[in-house]
Amino acid sequence: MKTRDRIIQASLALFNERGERNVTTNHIAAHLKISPGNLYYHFRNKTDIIYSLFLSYKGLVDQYLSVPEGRALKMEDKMGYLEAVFDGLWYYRFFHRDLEYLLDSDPRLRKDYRSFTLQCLGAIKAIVRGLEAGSILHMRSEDEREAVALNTWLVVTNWMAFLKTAHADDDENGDIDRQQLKQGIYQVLTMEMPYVEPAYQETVRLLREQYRPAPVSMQA
Amino acid sequence: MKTRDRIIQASLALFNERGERNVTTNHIAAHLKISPGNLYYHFRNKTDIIYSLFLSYKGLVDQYLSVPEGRALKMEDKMGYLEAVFDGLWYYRFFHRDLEYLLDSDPRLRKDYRSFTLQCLGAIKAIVRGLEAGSILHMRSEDEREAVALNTWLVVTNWMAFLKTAHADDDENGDIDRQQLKQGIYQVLTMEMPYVEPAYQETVRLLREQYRPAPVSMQA
DNA sequence: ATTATCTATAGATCTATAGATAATGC
DNA sequence: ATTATCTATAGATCTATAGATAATGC
Repeated sequence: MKTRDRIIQASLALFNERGERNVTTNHIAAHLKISPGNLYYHFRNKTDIIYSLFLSYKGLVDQYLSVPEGRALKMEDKMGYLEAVFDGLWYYRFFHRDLEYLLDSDPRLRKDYRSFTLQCLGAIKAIVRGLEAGSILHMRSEDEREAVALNTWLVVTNWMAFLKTAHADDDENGDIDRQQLKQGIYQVLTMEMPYVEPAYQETVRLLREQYRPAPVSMQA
Repeated sequence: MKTRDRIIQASLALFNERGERNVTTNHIAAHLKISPGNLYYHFRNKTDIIYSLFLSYKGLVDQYLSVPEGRALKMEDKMGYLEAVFDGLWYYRFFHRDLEYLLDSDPRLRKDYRSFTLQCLGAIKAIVRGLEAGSILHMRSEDEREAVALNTWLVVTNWMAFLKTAHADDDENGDIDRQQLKQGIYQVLTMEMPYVEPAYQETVRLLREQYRPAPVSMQA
């Protein structure tokens, strides 16, 4: 593999594992057993590496959020989207963790991330419309569609942060795994439940059960 | 004012304004025109200052999230809670921004924040029950109550982050104001709308209108 | 010739403390 | 006497670059 790609891949691994804030260019170079000078030959700075990771992330999401034109969506489609989105979040999990700082320190990223968000919201709305066409969901107004899409986005993008801060930390650290992350799907389906057509309520309820989170213990 | 209190107050102001990550003990001391040595006389380190700010934050929230026992809640109560909670979020807005890092670097804070979260979730559920007693909300099961409380928490605590990353940055920076933050109330009310008893739907709809967000422009 | 890599280092911080001095309260 | 404050600084990083050297591709 090319050094440039190795830098990207190692950065992602280290960022995910330790948090972007705790990983310096020195750490990345040391981890790859290359010199800091070499790293700076390939990237101007850490911000550049992060921007490059964002582009991959965006590419991944763009790819699986594409909504088929002109056909209704089935419940399988919906579940496919949810699984894919949470996989993407997991794979680039460092990103949302330090999002605000990252955007503040790179205007280019700020701009691109903003349009990425709007694009995702648009895709979510398109999916909702597709499910309406498939008689699975029913929205009473465009306002409602808009608000539900936004709340879905909020739950999806922040479920991980919630887990990390609130989940039972039996093992004394706040680490969570990919499986726990997917319990966010339960949360999303619950939020959308009131808009599910009666004929599909039972189906959704059963699907949702597969993601039911373990109860958060109250003794803290 | 005592130096110790001045340090706390200046730290809060600087953290909120520039982000905790961008504020060092040197900055705080310089801002107060005291020596770094003096700051370290009052606090062992930055983590200690942050913990102390957390305690104030928690105190504030505890105070206004207390739910009156044994009486039903009215819609005014509900709006009071929402206004108060968003005020608290605004006042300590640095906190949620870097939450994950803060919890990772201070086990004591991690532990206390976790029980704080559970306590807040409990309070939200108690409020929901109070509103059910007041015939304003209706929940079909304890599961549903639990899930709605959690989604409310997610929207409330992450609305600010969403605004900062997605809001139109006309002025080229991502700064938002207290008024914009309160548009989160619109989002919360929308999410709970399906559970509002028919007799109150119109009331809630009208209240909600007062917080309607300016449309997020799509041209990015 | 061009591309990739390393060595070495300047310059900028930041944290946290030791030790001296000033201010305050019995 | 005790509490509060300052000066000065050691020690630890981190970023980013200059300049030398090695590897690669026509």
